[in-house]
Amino acid sequence: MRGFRPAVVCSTAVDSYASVMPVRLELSTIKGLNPTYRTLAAGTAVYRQGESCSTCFVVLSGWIAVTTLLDNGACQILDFPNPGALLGCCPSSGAPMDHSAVCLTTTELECYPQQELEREIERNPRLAALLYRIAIADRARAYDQLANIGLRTAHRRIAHLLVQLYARVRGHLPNNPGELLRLPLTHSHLADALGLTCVHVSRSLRALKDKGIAHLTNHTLKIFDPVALLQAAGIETPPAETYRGATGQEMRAYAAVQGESRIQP
Amino acid sequence: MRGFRPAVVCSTAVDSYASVMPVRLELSTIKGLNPTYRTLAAGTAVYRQGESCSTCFVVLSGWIAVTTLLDNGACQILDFPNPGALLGCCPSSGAPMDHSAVCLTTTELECYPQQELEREIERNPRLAALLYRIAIADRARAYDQLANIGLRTAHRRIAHLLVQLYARVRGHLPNNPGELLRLPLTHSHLADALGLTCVHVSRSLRALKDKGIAHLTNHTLKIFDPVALLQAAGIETPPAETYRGATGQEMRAYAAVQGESRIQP
DNA sequence: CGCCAGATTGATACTGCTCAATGAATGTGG
DNA sequence: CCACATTCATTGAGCAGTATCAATCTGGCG
Repeated sequence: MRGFRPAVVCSTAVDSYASVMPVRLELSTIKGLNPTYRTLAAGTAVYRQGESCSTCFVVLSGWIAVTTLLDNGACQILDFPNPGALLGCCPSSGAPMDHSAVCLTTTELECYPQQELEREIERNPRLAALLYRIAIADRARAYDQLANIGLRTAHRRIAHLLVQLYARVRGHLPNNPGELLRLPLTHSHLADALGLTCVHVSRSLRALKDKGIAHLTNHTLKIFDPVALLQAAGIETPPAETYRGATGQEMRAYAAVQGESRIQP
Repeated sequence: MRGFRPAVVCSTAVDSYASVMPVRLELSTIKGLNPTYRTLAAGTAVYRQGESCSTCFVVLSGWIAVTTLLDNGACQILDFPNPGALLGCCPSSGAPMDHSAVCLTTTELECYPQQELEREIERNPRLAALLYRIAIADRARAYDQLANIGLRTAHRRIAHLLVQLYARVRGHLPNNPGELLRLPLTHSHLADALGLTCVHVSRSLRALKDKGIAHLTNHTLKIFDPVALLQAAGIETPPAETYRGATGQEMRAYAAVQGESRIQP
């Protein structure tokens, strides 16, 4: 366990799923926008790192990977945006994108010219506020991934990703044994998302299977033992009802290691 | 090199610095907001994971770490927000924060009640658009970190982080030998940011020093050989002027490995 | 049927972690 | 001003977890 700090105890992991759940964007209900629609085949890019992108996309269906490439060709998958996600935004419009978006399956997209969207933002504060919330949610997922890769071992990373993908598609943590989930990802995709090699992903998945916890074949995830899977992911069983709200007692932050009092604004 | 994909070449790393540069938030120029000001000592938390936060903060000066803790107490530093950054936002207001913010030095903050800010967002679309851009920039930094941790070796990670911190403070990549930068971070902070142990950080820094590339002592980074440091970070020398704009030729995305054509919307 | 991408498995090497001890720097109280 | 505590940095030895390389297997598909 890297960076282990014995004095600190904290149990927010379960609830952190709240912050990782997708926010569904319904731009089509907003007047003044005239989206076009488009269906992309598996393997095509929605947009590419290094090229600028004058269109924003709302994912309607399908699986997409958001990726970056390094100079040496190594690839990191940054996110698997769910339906409802917004793609194609960059800090300054016109700048080359710092990441790519690639369809893993056939994908339906709603397309908005970026200019039109920006114009509408100025006019419609609710739209801007919504986009803001979406960006914050994206950030939360990125943070979650960061903690996953930075702190967990390979086995836990995989379990954690599987749990999260399940939760994001289904809207809740897995709890029924034998639950199935269609997951059109290869071992290499998982590896690229988790900073591992596909060989090691294969071994880790095999361990999960051998322990009777879960099995991923044929683009289908089967969860035999949800509790064990959550444990493997490093998540205590999640009595969501029992959640007591965080008191300063139970939840302490990095600060507790180094210093004191919380600001009372 | 994990996840190496021989067929793909791409050279956007340098330019990706653009997306990682801080966006400075100047809320104080907006009428209708009445900020209070506050100075926090090193070691205090601005807010804590698990607690809700009813205030947003703009960093005016000082160093801060944004962190998450896992159940086992392991800590991941998610970001070092620069002055001008916005802290204390979460997807749904009132929900417990999924991360903490901790002062590493004495820190000056501008404080806005969240309700007031939200009210003002509804009224002022430019504000909302600005917050949106800031959230996107936060996401870009998180993505960059993700690629750093997921794809690079320890030595490269450290070099990369040093370069990035330098660039974010100074506004440009290091280019003068002997350049100094005040960096009030311990080895443990670097380790927690990079998914390493402080022991290994120490060794990697020593290697940088022994090679005459850079040296971090006494909270001061001294860069002897900027070019070598960029190389160590996996960044080719950055003729920013020479940047040719990405053509489909030079910049190819993950898609290129799997499939074809880019969408032409 | 042959091809091909993906999955699996084994053997081996290496990166980075763990544990442990020591050193340096800083601060604290008497 | 000194003795002591505390935190941070450094170094060594040994080990665990992952990567790498290579070979084989599998299933889908033209």
